[in-house]
Amino acid sequence: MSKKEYSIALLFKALADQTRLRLLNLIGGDEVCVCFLVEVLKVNQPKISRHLAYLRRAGVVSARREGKWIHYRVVEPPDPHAANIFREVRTWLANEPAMKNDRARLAKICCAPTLPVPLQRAPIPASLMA
Amino acid sequence: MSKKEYSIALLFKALADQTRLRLLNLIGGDEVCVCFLVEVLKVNQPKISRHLAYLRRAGVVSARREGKWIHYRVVEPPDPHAANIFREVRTWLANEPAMKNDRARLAKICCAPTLPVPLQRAPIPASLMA
DNA sequence: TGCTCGTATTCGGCTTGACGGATATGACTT
DNA sequence: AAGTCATATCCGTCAAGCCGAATACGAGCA
Repeated sequence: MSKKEYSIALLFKALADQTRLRLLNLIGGDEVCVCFLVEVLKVNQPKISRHLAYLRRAGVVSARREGKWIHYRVVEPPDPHAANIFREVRTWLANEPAMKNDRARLAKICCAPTLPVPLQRAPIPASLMA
Repeated sequence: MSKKEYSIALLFKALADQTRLRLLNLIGGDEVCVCFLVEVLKVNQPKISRHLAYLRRAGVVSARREGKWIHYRVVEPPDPHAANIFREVRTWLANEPAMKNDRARLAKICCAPTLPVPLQRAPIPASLMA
């Protein structure tokens, strides 16, 4: 009934939102707990969760539960062309000043001597465990 | 008033539609008259025109008037990362069977001994002028 | 069992986008 | 000047997307 849509267009729909790009940039090559994403982006939690769900449905992130916390990581698309594009997008993001700033804030929050109150017992992303 | 949006997201919005991807694929490295796009994609003319306008506003195509006809061509984004992504998208499209089929239909229509009635005096894309 | 905490989903409103059909524009023709 | 042709834009409608607020879920803890 419904017209089949190219997977190409589906990928780009997933990438066509500022918040989702920020999330992909923050997660990066690591596995990051939702609570940090909420804290760093300073937007309300349902919004983060909805965009993560969108990315999940598009197949570009996956989630892993660990107790009460849920960790997300980026999944490279299986199609080689999609993977190329995806990598290029991520290096683009890596060089954007606003995105660098987001990552710096994540590092700062995780490595601070005292975590913000809501994150007191949250699991730190592996790559930031200096 | 409105929040500034990343140019990255804007590019992806332009690419996040099946009809627009088909148009980019058909135009390719050439300069193609709107009338052929309408004929090949077999969708009504206002729809084509609307999507071309969308692509124009996103800065990924440009238009040139020649008498009654208007020719479109693809414009590479100035940002190097955007340009890389854009090229990768186009080679991806170039390999998709459905997209190959579209291009084959364009070639067939242009090179046929007698053009379809609505295209009797239309200007053939340069690269197909065998 | 009930409570709390982290996360996901639902709800209702608003905005954007895609569509077909009708109409406008602008250039050539007669 | 009137007509025609190629293309663009407008109109009303409908679906999809984003949002904040409220609520549901699910795991650990009292």
